Amino acid sequence: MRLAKRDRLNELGLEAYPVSVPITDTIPAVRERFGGLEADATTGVTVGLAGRIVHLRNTGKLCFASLQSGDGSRIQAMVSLAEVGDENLDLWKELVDLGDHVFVSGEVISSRRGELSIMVSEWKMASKAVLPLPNMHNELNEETRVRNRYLDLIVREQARKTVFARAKTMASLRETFTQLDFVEVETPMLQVMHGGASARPFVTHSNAFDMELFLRIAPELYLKRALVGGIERVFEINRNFRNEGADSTHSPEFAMLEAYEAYGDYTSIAALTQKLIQDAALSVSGSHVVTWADGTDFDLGGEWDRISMYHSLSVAAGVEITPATSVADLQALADREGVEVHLANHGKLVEELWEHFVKDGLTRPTFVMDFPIETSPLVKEHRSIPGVVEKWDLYVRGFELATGYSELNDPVIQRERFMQQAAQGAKGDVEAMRVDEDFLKALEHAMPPAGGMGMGMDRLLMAITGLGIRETIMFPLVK
RNA sequence: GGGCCUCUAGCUCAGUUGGUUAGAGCAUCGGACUUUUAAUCCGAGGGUCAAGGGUUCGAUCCCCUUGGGGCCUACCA
Repeated sequence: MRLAKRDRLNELGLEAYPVSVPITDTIPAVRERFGGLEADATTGVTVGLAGRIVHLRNTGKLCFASLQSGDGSRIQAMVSLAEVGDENLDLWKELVDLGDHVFVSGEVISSRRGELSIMVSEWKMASKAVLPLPNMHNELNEETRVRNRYLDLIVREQARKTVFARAKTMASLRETFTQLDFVEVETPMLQVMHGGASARPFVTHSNAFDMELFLRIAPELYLKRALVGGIERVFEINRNFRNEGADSTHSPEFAMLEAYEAYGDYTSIAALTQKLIQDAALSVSGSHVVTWADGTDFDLGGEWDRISMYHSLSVAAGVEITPATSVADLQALADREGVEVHLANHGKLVEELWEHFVKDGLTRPTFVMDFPIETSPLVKEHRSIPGVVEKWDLYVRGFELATGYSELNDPVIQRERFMQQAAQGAKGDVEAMRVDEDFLKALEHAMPPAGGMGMGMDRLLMAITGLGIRETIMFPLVK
């Protein structure tokens, strides 16, 4: 029947979907300018505004409507018989529904109850909604929200805030990088060989080349090629794809930031990461203390803690664990704790045990330093501690937010590491890396020493907003 | 992948211990109302109770299969 109203508008020559309407102002601008108006005041100022109708109260000779603009701000329109006349008032009551975009022009006033309003002298349909708005007084359930995000955005303040927080975060990251002379690049998403992380890829097929292609799991190996080529401060913010499970902290496609700094190392890149995140927090909330959706304040400020993986594990487990601890001893401990490790080696056992004992306690931002060598095939060995690599993971809210390396640039060692990975792959590890000859060739041309880091953008938003990953992604994958 | 729960009107939800016309609020339609704020008042319409199959005199309700969703668990960021 709303379709009938669309037709009726067109019949009357009123246009249900005009190309444009003559707005002179925006709702937030008018609110800003006249926000302090006393009740029952007039201004003598005429404006033309458009917005979506989110409340409608049609009474006899004076009708009220709340118009909402894209930022969620609202203003009331009053359509009175005295101002618009019989015919126009009747058309308003006949043809305007909740959810429509309408244009109104008239004087800015405040109602007797003090509500900032437009006393309409002229109105026009801006765009007719033929489907009804959902109930504004109950939260949409999660499935409806995710499947119809546009409705969620109209109805729920937090959904809008999240979109804007994300945009501000992205802009802030780019600004910080620009200040520090980093260059943004875009590297391939469709790759002949996937690499740069341990994950199962999505596989696709090129008709033109009749070959298997992979959606990238990480941009790392291309950004390192850029380093070889002399792009010495380089970053990329783009999507990665991993063919793995989805839950509150994992999505099959997710936005990733990677940055590389020639002549830096994992310490300098940790400092950079802290600055990037703190600047983003400042941009979103005006302070290093952010407020999560549930109302808790979370402090991202100050110098973040740095703990050693082996030391923190030893303390929590109550036994000394070092890079020299045998697989048998680690396995015994894992068995005792009920920690199952698939295709166990020293590195995997240490990481799993660390997650079991330490991870959940890390709410405050914490750099976990110095990882076992087996699980980190792209990282340089520690300058002074044998059996360990110069890698940190940044934990916030109990999840891994970012990771940073002193990047491995010795092509001979890199080849050995790839060979070890290939051996793991042969044993059935579906996430093991492949030997990437083209990348090795680039390394043989000498990559400068560098620090590098990768950070999940969706997770950064989770840290800033306190939400789950499906809320930080506007349109997450749904079946 | 495994386990548990769930799917009822446009939206959010009740409900039916298996029984004939399945309810509420908001939304919709008709009527009244010139200061309303989830306006109010009077009246009305709206459902393949996720889909398919089974048990039964009778299924929205019980059982099975399939699909969607959620939570926990495993793997990964």
